[in-house]
Amino acid sequence: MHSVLVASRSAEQRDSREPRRDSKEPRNGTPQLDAVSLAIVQQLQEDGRRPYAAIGKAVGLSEAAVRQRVQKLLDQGVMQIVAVTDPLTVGFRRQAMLGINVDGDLDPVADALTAMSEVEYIVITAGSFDLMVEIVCEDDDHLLEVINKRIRTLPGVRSTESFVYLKLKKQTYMWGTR
Amino acid sequence: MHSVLVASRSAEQRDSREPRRDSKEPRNGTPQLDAVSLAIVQQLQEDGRRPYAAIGKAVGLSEAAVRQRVQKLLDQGVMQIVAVTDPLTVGFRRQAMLGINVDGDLDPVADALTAMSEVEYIVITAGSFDLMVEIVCEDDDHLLEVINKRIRTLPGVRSTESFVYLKLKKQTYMWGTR
DNA sequence: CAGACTTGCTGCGAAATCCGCAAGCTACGG
DNA sequence: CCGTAGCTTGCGGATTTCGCAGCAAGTCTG
Repeated sequence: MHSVLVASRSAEQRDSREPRRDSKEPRNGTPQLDAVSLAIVQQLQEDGRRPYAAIGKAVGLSEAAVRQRVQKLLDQGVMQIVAVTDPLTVGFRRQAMLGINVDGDLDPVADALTAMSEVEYIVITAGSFDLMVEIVCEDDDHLLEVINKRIRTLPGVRSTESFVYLKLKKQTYMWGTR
Repeated sequence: MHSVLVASRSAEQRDSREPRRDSKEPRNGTPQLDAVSLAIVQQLQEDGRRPYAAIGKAVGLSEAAVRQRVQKLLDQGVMQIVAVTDPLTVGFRRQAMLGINVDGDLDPVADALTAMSEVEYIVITAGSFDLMVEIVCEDDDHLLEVINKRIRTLPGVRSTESFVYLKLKKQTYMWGTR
């Protein structure tokens, strides 16, 4: 196993040299992940508290190197290590998905939504909605206020459609492991 | 400080005694969280790797007590501590939200979806969709196969509508902290 | 109402982990 | 040929994790 890891490591190292500025940076600010960082993320998707030494053993890197990489991934905002829950089980709360249609540029609307603490999730989509956003609220009044008073009044918002959550059936972050 | 903690502890202890079997268990299997566990979750929403001692200081509990609580929350499935990313930045991948309408009982369909590794998120909603599911795929072919061959052919699925992700604009887990 | 049981917390060592740092190596680019 | 970037190894010291014993309070039971 070790020889395999060493062999692959040298290959990965070439990759990990990392497109500093030129080649295939996908025009976002987001640098492509090499295979090793990907493996690290996968480890942490299984257990966000896994010790660096264990991760290092799994991906073929030293403890210190893993530590550096994890820190960089965190700093770059590529990943975050957090506790996730089902808000509905945690308390008296209302949660909903909102489909939004916008006139003109999406960004101002998206930025305004980003600033709202009740909005946990914003994605720009191709489909019959321009934006889909997930909202977490204290109760019905709060939800109504956010949707009706704060979102539907944003300049550029043409229409919205609400999907109130009844029950969360699945929630994973395991795209890496399959 | 210590006296304050002791005082608050006794109060919390009353709460934390916990509806063992009788009162207001909300008919799910999910026990209500007391204020202390809630505070612990909030700490871990800010940083999933925060040490138990630091959390204990913040919520007024000993390190060992925090450890036990966290372990229980994990075991009960109330929360998970994981790395989360934007799959789209991580590589050549396609991601989509799917609105689904179902004939009859939702559960069989939801269970079948749960078994699919490409499905990361399933929620039952009140609205013009019965189910909303989030899908993470390798590429367009993979996405098409999952939607067209695996989901739309499920017995009970009447119709689906797809929202392919173009860009993730926000993703947080901070409902606790505001 | 005493006794057995359970639950949750504390305190405490021992083991493991984290963290910063230094020195050396290699690949790469200017 | 030098500078940079990233990795490794190695190292202590500070911190954290972990398991366990003990204890207080509440519950159950006869």
